[in-house]
Amino acid sequence: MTDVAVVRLPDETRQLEELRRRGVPRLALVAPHAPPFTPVDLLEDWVRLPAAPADIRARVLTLVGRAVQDLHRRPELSDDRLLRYGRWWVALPPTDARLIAPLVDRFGTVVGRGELAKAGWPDGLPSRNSLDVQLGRLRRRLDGSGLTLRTVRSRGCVLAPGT
Amino acid sequence: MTDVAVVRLPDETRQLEELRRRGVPRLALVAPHAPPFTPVDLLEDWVRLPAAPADIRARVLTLVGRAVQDLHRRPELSDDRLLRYGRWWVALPPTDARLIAPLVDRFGTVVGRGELAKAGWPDGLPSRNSLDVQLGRLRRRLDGSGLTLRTVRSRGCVLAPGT
DNA sequence: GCTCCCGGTTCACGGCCACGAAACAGTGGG
DNA sequence: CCCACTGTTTCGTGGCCGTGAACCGGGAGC
Repeated sequence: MTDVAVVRLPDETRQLEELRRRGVPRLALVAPHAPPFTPVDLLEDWVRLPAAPADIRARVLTLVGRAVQDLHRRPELSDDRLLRYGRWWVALPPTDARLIAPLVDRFGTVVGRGELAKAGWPDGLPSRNSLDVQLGRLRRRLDGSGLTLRTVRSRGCVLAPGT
Repeated sequence: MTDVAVVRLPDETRQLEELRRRGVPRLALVAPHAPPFTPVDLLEDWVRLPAAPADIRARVLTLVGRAVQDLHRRPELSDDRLLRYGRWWVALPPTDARLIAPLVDRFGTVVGRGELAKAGWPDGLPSRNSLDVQLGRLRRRLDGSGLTLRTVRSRGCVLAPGT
């Protein structure tokens, strides 16, 4: 699991540098009279002491969120039809798995309906509407995953991060 | 120049939402007894009151830094009508996509109305004000993107960073 | 000053069509 | 048998786009 390091400044400046070097998400607790802090990257935040535990926790959670977002780079589909995205996963039925394969493959870009149909039903679409229906079901299976299946009208679909 | 909005919470929650919608960098000053805050994006930060002016200034500067980094991005339009700008994106309908192409192409400079009409409707404008109407719709689709479509009276339009 | 027009913006309406949801039936595997 | 999966139909909805009209600020001209 993702963890956030907490350091006290200016006492633990050396540790802070080490954490930066290793790319660990980190929160600096800055002493009352020390000068304000300037984060060097997005995995770094700070808070002025004294601070309420709840405030510190909130900032830690924000950093965790950013770090997790980083981890959530691309979904992947294993050959046993498990779709994983970060810590989330589902087992997909055969059709959905075939259907989503090209979308995972070209994550973030548009895949045409024709190609989707070809992928989902290698030997011909059973009916005019079945692609839409199946896409709807797939969409529902992605609920809560952090992935969205969006349609680009008259072009196709995009699988992208977002709710 | 880039500016950071400062709002007080929980009093100015409505203003905060407006700023979020417009993609303006914003710092929330959270009242002593209010619950901790959770930023929704990277152009948002917060600080617990009471806070030293120097601390507030430091956070504002951090936000300015992030916003400025954002400024030298360029939007790009893929041939499947996905318009991307940083990590933001939309799927544009056909007319809007044709219309915005020259604007993306000459990002930050004026494109004449004639040329826009030509781009959007290769075989003749359908009606007197359809260009304006379509520009209006396009403008709305860019809401929250960090891009603005500005008109330069009697000259044309500019697509530029900003709200 | 006043008016009028020009360039631009916004609204509401309606037609078209792509897409989406619900509901139901058939099928096959555990 | 039961349940998940899939095919099929029907119907609704919402996006896209053209159109007309109202509106609005700023000049140009009187």
